[in-house]
Amino acid sequence: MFSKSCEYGLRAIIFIAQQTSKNNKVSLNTISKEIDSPQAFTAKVLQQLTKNNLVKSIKGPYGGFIIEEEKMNTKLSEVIRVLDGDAIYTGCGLGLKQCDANSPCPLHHRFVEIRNDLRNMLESTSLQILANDLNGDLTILKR
Amino acid sequence: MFSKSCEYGLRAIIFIAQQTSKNNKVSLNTISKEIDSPQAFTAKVLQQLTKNNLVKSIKGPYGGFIIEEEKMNTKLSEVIRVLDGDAIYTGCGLGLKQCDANSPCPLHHRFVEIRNDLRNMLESTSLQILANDLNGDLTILKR
DNA sequence: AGATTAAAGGATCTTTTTATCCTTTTTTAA
DNA sequence: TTAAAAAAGGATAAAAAGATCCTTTAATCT
Repeated sequence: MFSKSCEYGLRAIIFIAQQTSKNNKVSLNTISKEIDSPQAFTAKVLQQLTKNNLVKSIKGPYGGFIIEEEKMNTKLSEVIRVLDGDAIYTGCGLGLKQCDANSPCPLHHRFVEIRNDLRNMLESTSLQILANDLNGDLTILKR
Repeated sequence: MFSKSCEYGLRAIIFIAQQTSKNNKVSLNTISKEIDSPQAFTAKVLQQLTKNNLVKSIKGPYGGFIIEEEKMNTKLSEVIRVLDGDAIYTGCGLGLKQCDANSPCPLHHRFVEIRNDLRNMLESTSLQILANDLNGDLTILKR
């Protein structure tokens, strides 16, 4: 479904969101341990999230990553768009370059329906919400 | 969503199904032209489908591929399972090795719902149905 | 100022996926 | 019974994704 980059990125940003909600700043080292991901690779992913302004990075001792207040409202759809592009929202299930209601692939109509559900779900799920679930021990990020 | 192998495989098998429904046998050459896919690569994919008995191959002059009567009822879910495995039905959206209702990742509950819809759709869509749509010019396999 | 800490960035390596090429096997028809 | 056609199979190549290593930059504390 999602690339490894995207999986790590989602886990990382959700973890940072949770920690931010508890007023903690977290280092790459901590992140990769807590979400069980390869550290150097996760660093690259975090760089992308930083460049795209979804997380804020702080260099030097006592540095790390946080999410700024207003960015806690970021939707998963946005994180995924940054890391995997929007093929998942727009691409044809059978890989046709052009495929739409006018000239649909055999799966098109069945597909758009499910994809819309997916998109709606991702567009209505914010980091804030997921951080709360995590804080309430309703979910886990590891294993 | 699906691998290239799977995309080509789905397009190919749907095309073969359509041709079979019109009593035509089709060669690899024709298939790769009609679905616009790399021929040698498509050959490998067709070999997998043949080994798994979803299509029947016939060697020699006037050879090619057909789908046997009873296999026209094959569901897309089965084709995908053969080519991509069942990660798409069972894997965790965030890539956790273990993720279920007991210890769910932050996306788990939202995800299973959509994935069930996807699975239901794929399990209820047969080659026969798609071949009919194609015959009625309701859909296309190229472009 | 100097030492230390942590992220950023560049280069490189590994694995997997995608793709091609060439030989072998099977079948058909002249 | 030989030539041709078409799928099967093996080997290899190219591209993309995943992962690691090392150097540079920025910030902090003593």
